[in-house]
Amino acid sequence: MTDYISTLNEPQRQAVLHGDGPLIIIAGAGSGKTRVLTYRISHLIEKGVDPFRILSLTFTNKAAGEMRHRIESVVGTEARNIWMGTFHSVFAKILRIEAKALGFTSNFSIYDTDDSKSLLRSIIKEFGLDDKIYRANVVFSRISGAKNRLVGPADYLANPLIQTDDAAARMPEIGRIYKAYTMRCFQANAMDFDDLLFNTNVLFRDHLDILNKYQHKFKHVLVDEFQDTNVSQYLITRKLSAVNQNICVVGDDAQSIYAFRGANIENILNFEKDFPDVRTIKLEQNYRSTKTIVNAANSIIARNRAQLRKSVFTDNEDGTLIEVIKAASDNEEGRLIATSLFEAKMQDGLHNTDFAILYRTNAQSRAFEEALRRLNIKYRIIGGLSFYQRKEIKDLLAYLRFTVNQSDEEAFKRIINLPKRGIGDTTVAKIAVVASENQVPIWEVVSNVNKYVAGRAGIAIEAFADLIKSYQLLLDKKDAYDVAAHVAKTSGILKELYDDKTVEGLSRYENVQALLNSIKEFVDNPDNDDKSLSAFLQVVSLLTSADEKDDDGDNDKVTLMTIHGAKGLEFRNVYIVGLEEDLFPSQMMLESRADLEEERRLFYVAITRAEKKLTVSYADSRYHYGRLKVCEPSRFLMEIDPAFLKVAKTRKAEREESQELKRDTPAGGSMSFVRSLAQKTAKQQAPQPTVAHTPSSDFAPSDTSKLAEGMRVEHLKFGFGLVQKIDQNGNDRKAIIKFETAGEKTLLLSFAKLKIV
DNA sequence: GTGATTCACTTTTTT
DNA sequence: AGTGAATCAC
Repeated sequence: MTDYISTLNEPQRQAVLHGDGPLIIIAGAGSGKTRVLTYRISHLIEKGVDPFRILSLTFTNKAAGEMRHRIESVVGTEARNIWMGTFHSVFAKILRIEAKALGFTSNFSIYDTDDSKSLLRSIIKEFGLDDKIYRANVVFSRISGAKNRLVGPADYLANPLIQTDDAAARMPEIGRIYKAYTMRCFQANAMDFDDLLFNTNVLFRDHLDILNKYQHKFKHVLVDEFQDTNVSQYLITRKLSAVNQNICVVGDDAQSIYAFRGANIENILNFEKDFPDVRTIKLEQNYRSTKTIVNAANSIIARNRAQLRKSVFTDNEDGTLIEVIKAASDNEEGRLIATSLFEAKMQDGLHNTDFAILYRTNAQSRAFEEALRRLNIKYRIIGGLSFYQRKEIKDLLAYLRFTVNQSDEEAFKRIINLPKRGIGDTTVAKIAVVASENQVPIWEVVSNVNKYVAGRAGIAIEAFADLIKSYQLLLDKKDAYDVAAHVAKTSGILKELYDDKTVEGLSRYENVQALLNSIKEFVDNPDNDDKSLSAFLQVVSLLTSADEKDDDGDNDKVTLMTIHGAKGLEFRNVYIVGLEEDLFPSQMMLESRADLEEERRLFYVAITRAEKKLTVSYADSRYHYGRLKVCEPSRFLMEIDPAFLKVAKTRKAEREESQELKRDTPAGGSMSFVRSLAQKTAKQQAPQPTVAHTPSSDFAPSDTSKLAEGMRVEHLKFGFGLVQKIDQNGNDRKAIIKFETAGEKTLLLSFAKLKIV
């Protein structure tokens, strides 16, 4: 029964067997954290704790599902009864039950980020503020940040520090906007993502009876990825476990990568203050990766000033060196990685699932997709534009949301004239004015148009109102799928897509069908006791692209995703690509030192995903906003101890090197490729006569129709090229040029950006 | 009120 | 490059 415990090492065993009382587990990368957590929960259940009384909070829906699955394989179907999910999904559920206490109804809408920003834009416009200064993005992140620190609108306005801060940023009205935003969300019976946590805090603060109920309900509270929780989340868990004191948090400060979203490593310190008799267990042995990978990762994180709380080590084999690949362009980077992947697959007999390609931003995936497709290697992209963010999906969901909740202003704005039914901005504005003059909700005006407005506009509105009313009648009789299918058919959006015979139109049509299928699945799933449309909407609002499963049946695929998305995962071979300054570390992060440390932790996370082999790559140039840009290798490359690196050269570089080796003594071997590259190239190029006719600037446009001597050119796509040369001072210089083919001659036309390497 | 065209902005990561 | 907002012609 409990034989699984014998497979654990000592600290792991102690963490699993720890009885009552607060526990903090500092778990290094690859130290078997998930195993400990699942075994601990299994153990609790075996000892007789009712699964209904265990609350386990994870960072993603996927992680929750996986953990539930693993616990189920130990203790059986009882595992289904555990309260397990993300903070957002669990507390959305509780808020749904307790909505009345806060003045909401249980069918409240959940605004996604687009809804929030759209509402903010409206408010900014209504306030007559300049939307160039008050950018919805910025305002949103300020408000979000405030909410995550539990600063409500009143506190926000009353806080002199915040006010001077906003004034300094020339946005003194943010507090007023925040207040209006909160009001409008309330009137719309809607909560945004941050509200789900903020309002839970309010609920527990103002309704002690409710708090008490849940405090006693949950005998054990467990939190995974504790380093990524924000203050708002921490306070919820602290309150919930205040009575039983059975709180177990698992985290790794070295893997904290969500500070930008309000995550607070301080939570770990606060935890020790708030629970003085806490027991701390450190898991430091890595079972995942080779020594090379573990040590390289350690050498990176050691550069951060933030105090290390542990030392991760491994007894695994040394493993192969980290390969460095240099490419001329992002497209070549794609090809080189795809080729390398293909060769590794053949040589070592691996599957596609053994590989992951990790990048800093979603936009980087393109080159790898193309290259993998060309080699017929199946891949799956995690992240990026989520299925649920597609227009056609949001449109149908908006219909469903509005059917369930007629106060939902954002859903209303989306569907009132979709498909076109002759209700333009003017009419909508008129309705809004009438509603506010009469102090009634918009739906009151829309559903009784005749009472409020006369004239032609009324007819179209009335048709719309009748449509929605007919949907509402279905809500109590039909399940989510039947309502949704009916809405899709009769609202006209399915028909509009069906009539669109373009490729995109077809795929949109299929997407809507896919959404309907997923609603069907939701309804057919015996685990869901509430099959109402309202229940479905609550779940679907909190799904992300990471939760999508691919349905083509073939599971042997290479994984492409951002490093953030890779948290908690592991792969045999990992490629970390796009290691260029300004990209990774991200330019935005270079401004403050603390944030650079977060980027470094991100790199640490990326490295520690690899089990056997790690490859890193960078390109000399890449497309950026549709423009070609010269890139420099990332400082992170130079931060890896060169002893761990092996440099893979382009064929050209290999040829050059072999010639050089005939003359040169092999001084540093493969040491520090990046640093020595410039000098090496300089050595080769120096003997050649330097071009004299461009004295002031190395790449000044000249009237010559040929490339100057001493310039190496890499042809890129679309008539662009990367030119490299060594200037008089021995510096390696690069520039993007544009070629135009005139007859047989290639003309040097213009120069883009110029940078010294 | 609708559709076409131009303009401006984006790009860090995600619940 | 690609999107969404703003502006203009009908």
